[in-house]
Amino acid sequence: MKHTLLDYIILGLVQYEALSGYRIRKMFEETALGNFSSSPGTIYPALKRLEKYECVEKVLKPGTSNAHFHITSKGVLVLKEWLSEPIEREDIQKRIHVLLLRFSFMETLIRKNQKIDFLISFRDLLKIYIQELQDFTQQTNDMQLHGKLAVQHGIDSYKTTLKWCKMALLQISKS
Amino acid sequence: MKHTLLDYIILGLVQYEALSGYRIRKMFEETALGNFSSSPGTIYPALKRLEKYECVEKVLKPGTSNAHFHITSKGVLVLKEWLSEPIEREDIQKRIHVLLLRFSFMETLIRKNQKIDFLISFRDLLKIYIQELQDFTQQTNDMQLHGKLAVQHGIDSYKTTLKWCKMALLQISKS
DNA sequence: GTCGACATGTAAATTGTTACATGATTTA
DNA sequence: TAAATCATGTAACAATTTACATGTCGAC
Repeated sequence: MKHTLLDYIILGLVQYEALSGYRIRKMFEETALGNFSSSPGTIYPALKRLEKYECVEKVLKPGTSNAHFHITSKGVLVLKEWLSEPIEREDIQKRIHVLLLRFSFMETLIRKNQKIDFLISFRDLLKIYIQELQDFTQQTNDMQLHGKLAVQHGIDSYKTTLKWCKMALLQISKS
Repeated sequence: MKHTLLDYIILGLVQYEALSGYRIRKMFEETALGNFSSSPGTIYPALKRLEKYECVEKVLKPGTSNAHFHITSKGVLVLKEWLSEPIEREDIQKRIHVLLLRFSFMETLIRKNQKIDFLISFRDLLKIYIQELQDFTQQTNDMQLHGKLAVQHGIDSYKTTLKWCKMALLQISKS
């Protein structure tokens, strides 16, 4: 029973408020959520999958064919497990947006201490990765202007996330 | 004959130097390229696809089963077309990393004027989107700490890209 | 002479996208 | 009453991932 990123995002969204498939779609359409398509062919099959795995429960509104989806206790467990996964170097290099997504779903499901550990780990891995990127650019001379600029954007972005990490650490600590 | 992002990235990589499937895989493994998997099952079928569409040519090294892939004139055309696509609001919201990727492949294939147009359009759309994000956060009060922090990270990131855009515009202009 | 890196591929399963299809309700 | 929005779904297709499978070459 392995879940896709889409499954986790949907669980993250329905964790407080039961939502209809339609409202979930709208959230995918309007926000930057996971760069998934908001088409019905994406969301409804995912909801069906989650229902099959007993992670959400479909509650019909009497009379209509409308329904909204509640998270189940098993769904909470699955979500919590995902949120608790340790951060790896690969997450920094290739899936940094997923880390931010995970953080945004931690509000009440994760204890304060664990949130702080997450941010510390995030911060430290960012520092290492930024250093590596900077070392790399100094070693290599054969890059053209566009390559250099693209790498510079990477470094700038990671530095921004590092700053954010430190800020978030302060905010969470004093919460 | 529609191409996937993966196709375009491969074309972008082989545009100057002919590469073997293996080296392409290594590039995907070592860099943040497109968050695609670097497994053979991803790269080799894509190369086959590109070969079928006559966008790359497979050149065998005599004696061995090793080969490297050259871009064809049709491949250059296809790549150029992709690089020339206008930027849409959705690209900013959902696929900003693709815009950076496109920029990094523009080195020699795109004329200076067109590069500048690209960056100006990028910059202006970023400005609009950042404003929208800021308006949104001021309107909504019902966000919890984690939601607020996540949105703040989004704003910080877009602002960093905006700054980078202006810097790149200067660099390209004086090149 | 074995381990790791180089090197290329296929098959099955899953997933996500596009396009189609339908109907209720609200608003101009 | 027509259009837009709310609302849910399916089917065909294309794509990616995972796992399997094989073989060479150089270094230690």
